[in-house]
Amino acid sequence: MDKLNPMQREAALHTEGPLLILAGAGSGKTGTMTHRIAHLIKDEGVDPYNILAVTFTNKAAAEMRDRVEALVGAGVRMWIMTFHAACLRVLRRHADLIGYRSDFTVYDPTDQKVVARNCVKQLGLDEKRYAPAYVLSVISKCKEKGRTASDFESEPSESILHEGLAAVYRLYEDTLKSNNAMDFGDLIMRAVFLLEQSPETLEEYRRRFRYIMVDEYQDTDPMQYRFVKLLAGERGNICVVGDDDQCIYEWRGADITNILNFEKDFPGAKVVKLEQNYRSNANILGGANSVIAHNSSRKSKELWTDREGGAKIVFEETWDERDEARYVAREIASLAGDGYNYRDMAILYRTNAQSRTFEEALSVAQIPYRVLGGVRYYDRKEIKDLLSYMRLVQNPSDDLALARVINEPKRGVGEKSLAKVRAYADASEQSLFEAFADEDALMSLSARARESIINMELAIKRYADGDHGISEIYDGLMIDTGYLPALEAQNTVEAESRIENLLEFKTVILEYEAEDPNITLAEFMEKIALISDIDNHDRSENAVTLMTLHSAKGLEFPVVFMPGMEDGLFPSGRTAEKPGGVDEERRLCYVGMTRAMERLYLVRAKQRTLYGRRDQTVESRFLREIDEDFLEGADKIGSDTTGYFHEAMGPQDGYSSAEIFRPFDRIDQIRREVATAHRRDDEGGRAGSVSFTIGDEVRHPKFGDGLVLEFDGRVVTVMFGAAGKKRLAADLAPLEKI
DNA sequence: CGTGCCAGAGTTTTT
DNA sequence: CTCTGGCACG
Repeated sequence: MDKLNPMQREAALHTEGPLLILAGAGSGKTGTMTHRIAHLIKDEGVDPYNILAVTFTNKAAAEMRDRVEALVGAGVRMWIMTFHAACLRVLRRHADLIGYRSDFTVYDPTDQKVVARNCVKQLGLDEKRYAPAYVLSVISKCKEKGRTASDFESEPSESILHEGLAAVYRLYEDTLKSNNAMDFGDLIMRAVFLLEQSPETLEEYRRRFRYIMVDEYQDTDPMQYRFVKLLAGERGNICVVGDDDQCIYEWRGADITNILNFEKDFPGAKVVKLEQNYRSNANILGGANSVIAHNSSRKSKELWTDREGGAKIVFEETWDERDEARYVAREIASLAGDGYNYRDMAILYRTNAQSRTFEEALSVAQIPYRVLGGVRYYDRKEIKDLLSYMRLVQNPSDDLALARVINEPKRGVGEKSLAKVRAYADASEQSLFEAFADEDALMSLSARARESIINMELAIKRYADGDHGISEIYDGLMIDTGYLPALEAQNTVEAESRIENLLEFKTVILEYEAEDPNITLAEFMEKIALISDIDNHDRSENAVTLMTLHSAKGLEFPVVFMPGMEDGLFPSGRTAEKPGGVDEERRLCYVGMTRAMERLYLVRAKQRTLYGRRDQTVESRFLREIDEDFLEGADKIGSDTTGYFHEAMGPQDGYSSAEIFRPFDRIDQIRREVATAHRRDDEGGRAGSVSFTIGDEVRHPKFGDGLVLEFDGRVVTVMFGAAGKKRLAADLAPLEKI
C-alpha cells in the first residue's frame, strides 16, 4: 500500500459497496486494482474464491493475475478472466438449463459469416441486399442488446428488409443450435439469460462472487452490463474501473452511458478519480489534454504530472504516404542510434491498410518490426482446416466444421455427395457426422466417396476416445485425414508455407501442453477460440511494433508515431457522418497520444493513395486542437494548399529536400506512364492527343502554374498555386506542360 | 476437380 | 490497389 498515492490508496481500501474508479491513462490503474485485490485477501480475510475480476482481453487478465500473485502468492483460486471466458464457464457448467450440450463449439466471425451466407441462400433471399456482413452486423447488434430472433421479429420496423432479416436471424439461430455452437455474442447473451431464468444458479454465483471488479468499464455493452449487474445483486460490492475518455468501442456496442450513469445505477456509489499520470512527459500529456478537452459530456477529469519538461510533440508533414514511411523509418533509425531499443517504439495507425508502406520502408531500412492485427493467424486456411477436424473430434455435431473439411484434402466428396448426405441427415434429424455411420445415408454415393467418408469418420473417431493428448490428436489428424500428405504432394511454394504454418501451430500446442500437461482438447479449443493477436504481443523481441490505435489501448511505449493525421482518415470520414462519431475518434486520438512516454510524433502526408486513388489530404482537425505550446512544428499546421505548392516548386528546408521534392521514384514513374497509356487505349484513342502524368507541371493562361494530381484520360486534376484545385477536360483545356 | 477470372469490398474488431 | 470468395469453364 505504501507504493500507492493517496487517491489510489483510497480506492484500494474501499471494499464494501459500489465503487467507481475513474482512472486516467497511465494513472496506475492496474496497480490500484491488484492492490485492492491483495488487500481484500490479506487484510480483510476474503477468500480469493469469492472474487471475480473481469477484463476485455486475455492479456489484461493475465497481467492482473500475475501482479496479484506477485502480491499474495501463486496459485490463487480466483476468477480473473475476460467477459467471454467467464460467461463461457458459466455456460459450460449449466448448458443443459438452456438446452445446449456442454461440449458446444464457439464460432468465430468467419464461421458466422459462412452460416449467415448459407441462411440467406437457404431462404432464397437476394445475396446482395442481404450481404452476409450486413446480416451479421444486424444479428450481432441484437445480441449485444439481448434481442432474440423472436424479439426482432415482433418489433415494428420501417425497413423493407425487416421481415427477411428476421427470417435469417431465426434460421441462423436454429443452425447454431443444431450445430451445438454459439457465437461470441451468444456467450454473453445466453449466460445472462441463463442467470435470469434460473434463480438458483444466479443465487449460487451471487453467493460465490461477493466481490466483483470490472476493468475498462467504459467499453461494456448492454449485455455485459446486465451480466455484472445481475451478479452484483443487492449487495452491490462492485468496483468498476474505467475512463470515459478512452471509450473507443461505441461502434461495437459499447455504451458509454454505463460509466457515465454508474452513480445512478448503483446508489451510494463512491467515486475516486486517479488523475496523476506516471507515464507521459508534460508536453505529451498537455497535448493530449488539449485534444480531449474538445469533447463535451465528459466526467470532469484532467490528467496532470509532476514531471517537468521532456521532448515536445513533433509534428511533421510529408509529401505522400511513402515519404511518411521513410520519414518514420529514418527517425526510428536515428533514435536507435541514440540508445532507444526497437522494442521501445511503436507505429500506431488508424487502419490496417496503412501498415504496408511502413513495412516496406522498415524492410528497406533493415529495421526489425512486428505487425499486429490484419489477417488473424487462426484465420489462415490450413489452420482453420485442422482446427475444424479438431472441432469434430470434440463436437461431432458441428456440421459447419464437417462441411468445411469433408473434401479437404480432395477425396472425391464434392457438392453433390455432400448434398445427398445432408438431405439424409436433415430428414433423419441427425448431424452430418452421425449420418456417416448410417449405411443408408451413404448408399447413393459413389464407391470412392463412400470409402473416403468412412476413412475420414474412422480417423476422427480414433481420436475422440479421450485417451489422446492434443499434440497426438493433431499429428494423427494431419496424417490420417491425408491433409499433410496432400500438401506435401503439391510441392509448391504455397504448400510449403502452409506446411510451415501447420508446424508452427504444433509448437503452439506444445507450449500449451508444457504449461498444463493435463490440458484436454476441449480446454485447448476454448483457449484458442477466445484468443486474439494482441494477446500474443511479445515485448521480448526487439522489434518496432506496428498496430492500429484500437489495438494499442492499454499499452505504452517510450516512442510513439501516429501517422496519417489527416481528416477523412483520422478522424475517419465514415465516423464523421454519425452523431458523436468525431468525439469517439477524438478519444481514439487521445488514447494514441497517451500511449507515448517520452516522445510522440504526429505525421501527415499531403497526398495519399488509398484504395488505388491518390488524393490531396487535409490535415486532421485534431492537429489544430493541440495547444501550440506542446508542439514542435506547429507552424506547419494550417498552411495547407499554398504551402504545399511552394514546397513542390523548390527545396526549402534541410530535411525535406532530398525525399519530399522527388515525389515519385523512377519505377513509380514508369508504372504511371504505362497506366496512363492503357487508359488512353480504353478510351479508344479519343483523348489520345493529350496526355498527362501525375506530377507534371503545367501552365494555364488564367490559373497560372500548377501540378497535375490526377489524370484519367479525359479529366485532368490540377493543383494551381493561386487558384487551387481544378478539374479540367484534358482535350479542351489550354494547358501547356512546362 | 483445379484454375483462373471477376465482382465487390476495404475503419476500427478487446472476444 | 489488393484481397477474398464465388463461380464458370475445361
